[in-house]
Amino acid sequence: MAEGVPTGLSPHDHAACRADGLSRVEAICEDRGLRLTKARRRTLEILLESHVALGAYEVLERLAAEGLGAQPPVVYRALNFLVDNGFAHKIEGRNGFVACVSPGAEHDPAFLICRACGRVGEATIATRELDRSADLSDFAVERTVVEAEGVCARCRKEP
Amino acid sequence: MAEGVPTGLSPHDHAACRADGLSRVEAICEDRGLRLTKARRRTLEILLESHVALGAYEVLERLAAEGLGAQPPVVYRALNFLVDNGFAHKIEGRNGFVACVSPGAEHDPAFLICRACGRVGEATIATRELDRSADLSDFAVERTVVEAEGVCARCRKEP
DNA sequence: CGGCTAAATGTTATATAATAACAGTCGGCG
DNA sequence: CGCCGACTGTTATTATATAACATTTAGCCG
Repeated sequence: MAEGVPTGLSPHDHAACRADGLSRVEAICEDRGLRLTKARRRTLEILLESHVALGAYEVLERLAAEGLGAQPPVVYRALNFLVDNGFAHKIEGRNGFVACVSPGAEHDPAFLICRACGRVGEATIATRELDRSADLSDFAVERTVVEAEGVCARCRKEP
Repeated sequence: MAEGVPTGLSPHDHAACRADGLSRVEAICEDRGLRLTKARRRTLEILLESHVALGAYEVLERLAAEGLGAQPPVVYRALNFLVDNGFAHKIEGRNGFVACVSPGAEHDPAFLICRACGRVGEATIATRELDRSADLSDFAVERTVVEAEGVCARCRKEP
């Protein structure tokens, strides 16, 4: 992925996108000795089905319908596992979650969030101005949240 | 404020900072015909007391103690008024609120959030890389959320 | 294999954050 | 004064997230 180019909003072969996302995560888990259990895998698959940010309770409904646990902690554990290991991201501005488009790679993600269709594009960008602000006040950054909310190209064309 | 230089984390005359914040907002409300009612003014004052991001319910407790309404809608209305008019900001990563350090001026704020002391520095920065990503996919940005969580200089010196 | 241990899951309950809906009140203006 | 729109009061509910503890499972080691 070229730096700065967002993935997820543009037309693409989504079946391949999903399959690829899953197999990458499987490989990484194998590598690192992480256990991609049934609930975790299924949660990831649900997120991979679209680039729309899903709320934890939306995911939970899906899991519950399949008999994979009906209580909030089930889905929050799975989501936290995915987020902690870089397989998914939390969209703070929406209290939602999306699968990562380049799982495993350390990156500071930035998101383009369409308020019309809910889809989220993910880009890996440098945050030079933010880094500079942090340097200026001797602040040690551990995590960044960079999100832009607006309207995607498709929704502007077909309102 | 020089662009990119964060305000709020560095030592400063906070009494002046508070007074200034309040009088600027008063002036802007006068200008624009906005009503800075008792609950709104008091909410702003509470936020101005520190650069710590406060939860809505923390503000509510303070308001309730002073007899200014004990129910959530009271504080959410006041906070929404302040945020909508650029007098305060929501810190998405914390579900908290801070007073704006340059109220009234249109700006894309960026925040440095100390996870140790909770204080929040605010800077006005350009988001060139993010803008470029948006341009690349013909995405119309309406609002940006830029936050960095970490540890401020003071907390790193005095752990 | 058998049993120990750590990790993961199941479950109940509760904390925290935010809004819907509607009735009542206040303030400016004709 | 009396109307109207903005603001406030209040009840109830929805949405998001976690605490705490019991139980089960998977992997390891003897």
